[in-house]
Amino acid sequence: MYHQKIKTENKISIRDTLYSGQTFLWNNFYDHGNYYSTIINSSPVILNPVSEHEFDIYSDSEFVNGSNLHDFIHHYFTLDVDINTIFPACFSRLYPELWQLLAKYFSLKIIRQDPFETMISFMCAQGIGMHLIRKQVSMLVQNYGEKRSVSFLGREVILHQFPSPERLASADLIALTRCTNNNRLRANNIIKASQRVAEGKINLDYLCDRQLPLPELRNMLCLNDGIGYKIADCIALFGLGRFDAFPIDTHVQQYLGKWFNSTTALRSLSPRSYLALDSEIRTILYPDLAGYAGHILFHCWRKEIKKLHSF
DNA sequence: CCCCAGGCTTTTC
DNA sequence: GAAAAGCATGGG
Repeated sequence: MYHQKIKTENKISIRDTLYSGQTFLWNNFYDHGNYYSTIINSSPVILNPVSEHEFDIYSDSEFVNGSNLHDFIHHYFTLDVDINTIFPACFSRLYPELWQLLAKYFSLKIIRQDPFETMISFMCAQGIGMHLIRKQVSMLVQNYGEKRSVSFLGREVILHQFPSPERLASADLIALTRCTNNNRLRANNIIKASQRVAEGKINLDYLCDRQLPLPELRNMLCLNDGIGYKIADCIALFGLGRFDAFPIDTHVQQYLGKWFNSTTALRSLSPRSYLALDSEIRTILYPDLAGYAGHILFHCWRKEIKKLHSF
C-alpha cells in the first residue's frame, strides 16, 4: 500500500466534489463517513481527508496512469485550478448576494474523469431523476465492470471498475436494458456508442485535444444518437477537461433566469435558445472557465435554493 | 391520473 | 428554420 499526503493551497471538499452530480458512481464510490474508496483509472484508491487543506491518498500502486500518485491526484482533482481565478474580479461586486451563497462552495472541485466513463454515464442522464441516474450507472458497473478489491484498515472493500468500451459494445440489448431503467432505446444508444469507441470510429484521445474548438467538439459528440448539446457539454466538461464547456439543463436554465435576469432563460430550452444562453453566459463568466464556474453555480443552486440535500 | 426528473428526436407551422 | 409535440420510464 502506497501512501501520499496531498496538501492544497485552497480548501478542498471531497464531499461536495463527489456529491455535486459530476460523477454518478454513488454506489461504487464508497462513502465510509470519514474516508472514501474508489477506482481511478484501474487503480483502487482510498481518500482520507485530514483537514480542509490536506488529505491522505492510499493506493495499491505507486503510479496511476504512468505518473506518480501525488501528480496524478493533483491533476485528477484539478488542483492546478485556483478558485480565486475562476470567477471574474467584478463578479462579487455585481452579484454581492449570490457571492455570499457561493462562498460556501469554493471548496468544490471538478474532477477530470475518464472520457468513456463520462460519456456513458451522462447518456443515462436524460429526463430522469438523479437517484435513478445513479442507480443505472451503478447497475452498469456491477453487471459489466471488472471486480476489484482493496483492503484498508483491515477491511476488504469490493469495487467494480467501469466497463470497457469492448465489453459494452458486445452487451446483449435486453440484458443491458435492465441497467438503463428499462429504457431499450437508451440501452441501444449506449451499445452503438460503445461500438464506435471500440472500433476507433470515435477517438476520445483525439477529442481531448485542446486545440479543437468547442462547437466542433460538441458537434462531433452529437453525431451519436442520444447525445445532444447538453450531454455533449457534460462529456466535454467532466471527461475531456474542457472547462469552457457550459452544460445547460433545467437547473442551469432556472438560475440563469433568477440570478442573471436572462430573458432567454424564460423560453423553452431548444437547440436555438441553448446556444443563445451559451453565448450570454460567456459575457458574465470567463469563457475559458465558464463550465467550471457554472458547476459551482449549479451545485449552489441545487443545495441553497432547491434544497436538494439528498442526492 | 397528475406531474416531474440534470433531454433528445421527430413533426409541424 | 424554429417552436411544438412526442418519446420513454420510474417515482412522488
